[in-house]
Amino acid sequence: MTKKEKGMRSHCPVNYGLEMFGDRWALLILRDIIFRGKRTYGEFLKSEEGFSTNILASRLENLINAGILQRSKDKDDGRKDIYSVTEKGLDLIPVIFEIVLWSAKYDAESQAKRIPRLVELIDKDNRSLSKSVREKVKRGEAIVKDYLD
Amino acid sequence: MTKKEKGMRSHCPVNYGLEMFGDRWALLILRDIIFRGKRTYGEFLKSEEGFSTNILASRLENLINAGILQRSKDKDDGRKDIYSVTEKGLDLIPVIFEIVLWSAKYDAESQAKRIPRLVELIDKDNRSLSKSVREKVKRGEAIVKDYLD
DNA sequence: TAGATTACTTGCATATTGCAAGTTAATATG
DNA sequence: CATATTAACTTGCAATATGCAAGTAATCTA
Repeated sequence: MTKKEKGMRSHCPVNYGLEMFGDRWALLILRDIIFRGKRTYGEFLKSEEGFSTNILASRLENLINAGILQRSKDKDDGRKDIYSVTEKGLDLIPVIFEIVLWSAKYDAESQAKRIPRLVELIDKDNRSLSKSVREKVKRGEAIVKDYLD
Repeated sequence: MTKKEKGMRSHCPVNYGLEMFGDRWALLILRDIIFRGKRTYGEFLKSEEGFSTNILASRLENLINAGILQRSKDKDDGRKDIYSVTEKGLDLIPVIFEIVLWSAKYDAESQAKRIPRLVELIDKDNRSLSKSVREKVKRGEAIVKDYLD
């Protein structure tokens, strides 16, 4: 039984999600990987929201313990670790997309305005878009750049 | 400019969502209203995850400031306040449903197992289900009971 | 082999959380 | 009408989490 499971408040499905990624940082790491193709600690650190080094380290650990991320060594540079998304993590793409859609609707200054075609596709068919995005992420491709107008 | 907007880390749509409801409590309040038809402070307090009174009060305030909930007086009992979901809050139903779907898949002990028909409907067509659930929530109906087998 | 670079860890001040108890206003009871 | 309950908080305080700056170990680079 993992640390998370021991402290689980309930097995309500909403709560389970909150226990796994319900904080102000975890989904930003997934965003960085999925939308922007980032894969190393140093790349995450550069995110505009400004991770503290200790917070980033703890969140990476949490996500690995949750089975959402996995860590491996960079073959070409032994100093680097590569973080990638597991199948369980890839299944969060539809969740993230729904959040994007909601924010695009309600944040007047949303950066989502830079990717109107992507927002439109999410709105039309989140599931099938998620499926194709999943394959791109598996290949290590960033997806935002494909939709910048 | 609200407190939240002043402290906004970025206008990335993923981040905007996290700023609004990215903690371990906010979505539980929405769950209580949407799935269980709760509407008062005292009802939220009884949730199995165990809100502290101060945390519940602060989260209700945050959600009102975020435009997701609204507060009104109970006509029949002047001691009670009624919390209800705004249109902006109702638009979070698809987000919550995707979380439910993900948790149903990965939490072996998920309570989602008690509502397999609902999970199936989310999987088939989140959007159209969300639309009909939205109307039920507006009428103050709880939805979980409809799907308990 | 001296200097970067990467991925952390550590220390410490501040902020947030969680638990218990107290407060205020409205309603129910005798 | 006086008293007890109830509802929705607020307050105090200890414990935990966060944020910033600095430090460290392993690996590359010149």
